[in-house]
Amino acid sequence: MNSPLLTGSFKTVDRTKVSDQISAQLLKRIVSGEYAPGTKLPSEREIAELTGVSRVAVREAIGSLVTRSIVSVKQGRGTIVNPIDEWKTLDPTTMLLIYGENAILHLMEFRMLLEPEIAALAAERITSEEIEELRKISELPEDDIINQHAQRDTAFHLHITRVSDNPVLLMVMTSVQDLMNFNRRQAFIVPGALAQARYWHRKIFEAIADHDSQAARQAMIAHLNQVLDALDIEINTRYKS
Amino acid sequence: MNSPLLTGSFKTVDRTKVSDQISAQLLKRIVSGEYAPGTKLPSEREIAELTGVSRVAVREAIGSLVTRSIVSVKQGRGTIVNPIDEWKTLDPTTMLLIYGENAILHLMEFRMLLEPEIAALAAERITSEEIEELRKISELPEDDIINQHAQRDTAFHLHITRVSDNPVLLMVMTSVQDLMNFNRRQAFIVPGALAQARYWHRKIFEAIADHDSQAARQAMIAHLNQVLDALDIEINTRYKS
DNA sequence: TCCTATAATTGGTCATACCATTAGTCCACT
DNA sequence: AGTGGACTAATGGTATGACCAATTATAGGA
Repeated sequence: MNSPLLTGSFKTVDRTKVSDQISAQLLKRIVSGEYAPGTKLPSEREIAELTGVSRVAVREAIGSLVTRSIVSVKQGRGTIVNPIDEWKTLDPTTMLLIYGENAILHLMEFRMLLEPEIAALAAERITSEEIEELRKISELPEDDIINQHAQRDTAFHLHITRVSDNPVLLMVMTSVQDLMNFNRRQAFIVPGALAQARYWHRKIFEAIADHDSQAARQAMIAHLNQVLDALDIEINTRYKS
Repeated sequence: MNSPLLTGSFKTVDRTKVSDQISAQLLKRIVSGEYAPGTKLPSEREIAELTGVSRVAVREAIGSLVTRSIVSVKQGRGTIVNPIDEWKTLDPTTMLLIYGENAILHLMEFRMLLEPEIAALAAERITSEEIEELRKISELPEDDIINQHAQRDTAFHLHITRVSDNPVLLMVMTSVQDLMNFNRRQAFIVPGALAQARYWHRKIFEAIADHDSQAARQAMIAHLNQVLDALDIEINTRYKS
């Protein structure tokens, strides 16, 4: 290989921030058990030397972990890893690192508990203007592409949450949808899943627009069950092949 | 005043990190509308000069906001404030800054939706060993102090969540409990609230130990309604005085 | 008028120095 | 033996100043 410029074997330049890379690496080692909860991380100066970056970058990396309650830092003492119970983060990378494939199943269970109630609340509280907005969002084009549909599905669920008029719900669901998106595309690959989603989105919208909270709840349950089925099929298929 | 050491007017030394102070100040200005969503923050160098701290401290402060999706940073362009919808944080300070007294009410509504279902799940899944652990935690001493009781209440609710065996639920509830603790103490000041909490904790425990998910759900609903009443009374009383 | 080369702005990283807190060590004094 | 205090080492917190990298603004030329 004498001339990479001619062979076409370009390499994508890594534009990720150094501190993010260090942060990810630390998190990985923490999850893997190399730095178990309760134990100390190496000192900032040490990590800097080991990774070949400046102490500033290391500090930024650790700072990100602190904000998510993954570690605690104390001057003069060091950095210690918190028990997973105390971690406060729903960010996809972390969840997938810890729970792998199960993260999605746990997440779906969570949605099954909460989203039907959100739909019911939305049915009670939606205003006439919001009904029109929701109508637009809930209409899924017949010829929708899978990628686009994933986006529309996110928007639909988030908008319902917005209508329910509770910022706590919205913040939680926003985080949750981020994690969902990691698998949403796959779920819709299953034949017929897209058509069914179309159907249930319309049902949910109609129930909410009618201020029929019970119907909204039921429709949401059915919709989520359908998504869950699609996910199951997808996961099983993947493991077979 | 010649000798502070003799007058007794000690001042608590401020051990807050500079970067945290800057972070808090920025957040305050953002929430107040001085830096509205969509607009740009001053440059790092500018903020450093305005606040009289080093650029390092400013960067750490902004980094904390980035981790919570409150702002987005891009090299060469600057730091822009994200729409509140996209913020991913349930940390008490932020929530109270944005929603004030309402934060607690929104939070209670959230709990009313989720916790009964968590209790039901716990009833289905609890193991014999976990029953014993939960029993210990659910026993509230007759002569419990309000402060201690607040802690026990947190522990009780979190332990039920732990038993439900879903990490997503646990992470969400952990974040939420932090916010609750800001008002838990006050809720238990209401006469009789403590005794009622004792009663319902026992009821909830018994239902879960019996694997009776429907009873667990109902008991949790009753318990949360009782807490809500206490909070209402507390808030009304405070506003009258 | 439009495009381009250049400069200015702004965040990203680094090296280094020094301050502040904590924990451990050792020793003198009781 | 034990108590207290001074000293030291380790570690995080802050500050400077410099330079790199991406973006935007600007001036100049076709």
